[in-house]
Amino acid sequence: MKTKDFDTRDFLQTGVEDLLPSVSVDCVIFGFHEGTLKILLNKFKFHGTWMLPGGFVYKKEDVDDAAYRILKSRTGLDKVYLEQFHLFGNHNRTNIQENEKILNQIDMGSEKPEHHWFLNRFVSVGYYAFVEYSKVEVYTADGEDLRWHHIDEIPQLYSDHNKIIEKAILTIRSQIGNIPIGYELLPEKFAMTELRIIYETIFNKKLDRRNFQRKMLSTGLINKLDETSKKWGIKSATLFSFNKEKYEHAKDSENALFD
Amino acid sequence: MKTKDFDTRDFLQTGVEDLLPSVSVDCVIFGFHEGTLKILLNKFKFHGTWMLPGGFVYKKEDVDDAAYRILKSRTGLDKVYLEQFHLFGNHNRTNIQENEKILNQIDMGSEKPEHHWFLNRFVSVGYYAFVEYSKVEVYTADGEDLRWHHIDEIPQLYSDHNKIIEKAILTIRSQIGNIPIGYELLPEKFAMTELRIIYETIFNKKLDRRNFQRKMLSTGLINKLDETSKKWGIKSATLFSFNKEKYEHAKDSENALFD
DNA sequence: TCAAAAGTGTTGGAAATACACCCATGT
DNA sequence: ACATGGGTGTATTTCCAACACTTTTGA
Repeated sequence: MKTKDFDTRDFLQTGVEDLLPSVSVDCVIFGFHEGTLKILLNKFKFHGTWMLPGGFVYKKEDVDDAAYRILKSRTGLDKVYLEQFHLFGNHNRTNIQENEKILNQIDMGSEKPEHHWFLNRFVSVGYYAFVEYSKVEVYTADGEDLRWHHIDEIPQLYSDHNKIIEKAILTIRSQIGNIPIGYELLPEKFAMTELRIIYETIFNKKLDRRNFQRKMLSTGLINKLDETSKKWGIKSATLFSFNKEKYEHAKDSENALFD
Repeated sequence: MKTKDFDTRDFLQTGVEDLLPSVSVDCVIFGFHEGTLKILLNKFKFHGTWMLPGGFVYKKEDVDDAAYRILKSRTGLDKVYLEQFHLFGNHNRTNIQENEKILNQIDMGSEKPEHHWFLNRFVSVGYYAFVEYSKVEVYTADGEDLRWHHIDEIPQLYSDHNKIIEKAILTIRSQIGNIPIGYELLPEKFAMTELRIIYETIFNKKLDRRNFQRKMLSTGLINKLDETSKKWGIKSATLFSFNKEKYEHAKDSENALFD
């Protein structure tokens, strides 16, 4: 399922000559589990600060492709829903001291840390991704931790990564009508409450469950199943599924899917 | 009014050591004149291809600030409405041959063209801007032309600049409710038809003038004036103005201004 | 037995849409 | 006189928000 091909030391020893200078990529990866939205964060053991899974761009690589590659290297997942949402370009957003600390804690061999490319300024291209929670294998390995964090309990992160998450949520909120967030985050079969919780989390407010259900069903993209589940809540709830064909077709049109 | 501090030779001879590598900025600058939307383009005399006004980012400069600086250097305008909308990061978007041609047509002194920074790959941060048409002084100067182009008559542009314009319009269209496009593009006093034409151009379809007016007035952000003008159309038309105070206040809220 | 979650409506008002008629003006 | 664009109003429909009652089931 998961292909872990990420290694901290490799990462920081990558020859600068292969990388596009000044440009980095950070991913806000959303998952849904047990009724809450979660964000995937990683942490270098020797550093201790959680951060967004990110990386750099090869000179002969599209930035979008770099984002897919980074996502795959951390989650093992291919073909996830991934969307660029903002460039973070403040000149003082990279905390040089913080990066220096990281470098000093790794044996970099012959390289002189004081001129390492990692100490230069980077702009960061922000991407948000929706992945199926259960397919991501979290781990505590050699140099790195990878963990889901509840969206309301994100710790203080490296650099401006808290702001990047904030901006991602604002962007998703303002474009929710064109973003297949439920389709990408939920399993094949789901209860309407699960879908509603996703929206409530993004908007940070309660939604009327009856009006919400009516609106969702009125799109015609969701099928009611002859099945119920007691997994969530007290009473057993009807399950629904997305009509994949209609969904794929609607995605290509200019019309909003939901709002 | 206008401060022309842009010079092609200076531009391409800027020391690479002062610039952030790999990152450029391109601006889609909109203006409204005589009932049509226009986009400001520039052209290097020795090159012959129109392009979006763009530039690079200094190492100690925020990307947003670079965009403001570039806009001011071309239009002389300060404090315009400027918004980042997308990063263009395909690895083959920079046409190296085209750039080589440009370099060869300038006397670059002692620098060796084959290793000039201008021949490297750049990602480009796209910004759109709304400016008051009449305040921009177009010119045909030493090495450069600066001209307004009708939005439906944009020529084949340098690199992927046609696609950048296309993406800018799609972005504006999808976020029109939160973009004060009329406020920024129209003069103090304007006819409702002028405002409507802006929306019709962005949406590329006719809107019902009566319903449009009702909707715009229902926001409470537009005042009807006791004045008419025959400038547009056959019959003299009522003039309107934006209620600046309410507008500034509404901008800060999360609610949509128009849609 | 009662609180919590789910199933199933109704209803009033707001907003969007479609459309009609008259007026002023330049050709 | 008529085509063009502007001013004003109405009818219809669609959408959205607010709200009520019942059922199931775990604690």
